[in-house]
Amino acid sequence: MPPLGTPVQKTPPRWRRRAESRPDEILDAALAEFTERGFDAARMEDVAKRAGISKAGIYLYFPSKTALLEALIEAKVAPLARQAEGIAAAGEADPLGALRLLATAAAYRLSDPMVIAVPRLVIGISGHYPDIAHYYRTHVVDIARTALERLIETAMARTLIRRIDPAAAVRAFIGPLFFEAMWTHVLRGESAFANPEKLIEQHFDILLNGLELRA
Amino acid sequence: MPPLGTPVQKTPPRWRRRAESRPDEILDAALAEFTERGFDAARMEDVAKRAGISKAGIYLYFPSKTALLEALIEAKVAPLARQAEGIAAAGEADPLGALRLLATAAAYRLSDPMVIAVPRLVIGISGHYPDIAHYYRTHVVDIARTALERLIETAMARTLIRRIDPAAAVRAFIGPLFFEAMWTHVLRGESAFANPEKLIEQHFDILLNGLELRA
DNA sequence: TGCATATAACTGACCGGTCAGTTATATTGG
DNA sequence: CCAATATAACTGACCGGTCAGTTATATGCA
Repeated sequence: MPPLGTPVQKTPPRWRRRAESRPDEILDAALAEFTERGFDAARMEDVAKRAGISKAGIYLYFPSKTALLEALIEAKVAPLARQAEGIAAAGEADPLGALRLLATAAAYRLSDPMVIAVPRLVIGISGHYPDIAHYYRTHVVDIARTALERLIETAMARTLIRRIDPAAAVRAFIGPLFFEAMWTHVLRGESAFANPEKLIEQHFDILLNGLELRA
Repeated sequence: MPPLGTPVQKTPPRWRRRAESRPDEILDAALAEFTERGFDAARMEDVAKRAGISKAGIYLYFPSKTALLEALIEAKVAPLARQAEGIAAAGEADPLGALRLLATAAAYRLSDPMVIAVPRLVIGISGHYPDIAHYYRTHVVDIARTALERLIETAMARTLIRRIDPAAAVRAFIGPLFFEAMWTHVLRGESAFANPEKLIEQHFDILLNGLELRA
């Protein structure tokens, strides 16, 4: 014990209680690790280290590795689907404008490796974690797809676009962007996302006018 | 020991030498296991069991688990890319017809779970096996994409379609089909592949004419 | 034709290493 | 003081890959 008057050696605490901020930090770390190594290959130990916590600490907040992935979907991409829903709902007055806004937002999201990482993970593990695939479908894809479909139907009803199968229109709308995202992030091809405005312009040019020569 | 005259019980051999057929059988088993469980989660033991051989036996034909995946790409999807190349080359006389033929062939391929399984695997592991992703890109995607692009450029040169960025046209051509394949096989949505002819018809209607109202 | 020999094909048992999840213990801070 | 928060150490199970030894078949030879 130091004598009175001796300045107390202020060793900072080895750790702090930060129950509020931990979950988010863990999620960020998990996303980074899962992205770099893939879900199965990622190690909880590394997620923990990256989050500045011990492995057991993770289990204070998440019951399992798969729960971490579900939370990741909820935190990182489900909000985007709901945002798309919002854009669609607000765009009933100008469906074509809303569609273009939606595509632009999507292009920016899809160009972000941290966002595209999640669907990539889901694709990878859908075979042996069907629950995760189902969760992703109901919490993300179905929501976005429905909003988009409604918007397209509104545009048709107003005779802003031709009458065609809405599902086919959805494919034509989102498919090319999705494909480009996979090309960019999985195969590391030269990305058209480098210039999102141009990408969207080209996309809508084909989507609305088609490839055929006009008279 | 059986008395003389007793027919010798011909116990069938515990295994047979079948060096020619083994590799294919192993590949089929690997594809099935990888598809069901995912690449990382699949066990070589199970692949072996499914192929009717011992685990060590696999290593007589393939040096590693990843080599198995590469061989799978070469055997199951690279031929399809080369077939696409063939269709494209033979279709210089009628580019639009060739394009439609290509799309139809693609639709049938993509509807087959055993074919789509391979790109799905590649997407899943591209993060931590970049070599595999690169192999897939150079042996499959680049080949198909180049063939497709050339065909589109030919069509443009003959003024069969408008002049637009060929890369954008490729996205519009393949994206919707790719997206539908993922929707079908990963998320188990109701599949438009159930009726390939209708799918292609809708696809080309939008691709060639666009969504806009014609005058 | 049939026995001896060679070797390609195959297997069972094992090893080194990994990792998700648990437990016993320590620290923090109200 | 004690409940919430955190950790270090541990466990049990799993799995890719290896290897010494076994079995099926081809070949040589009388």
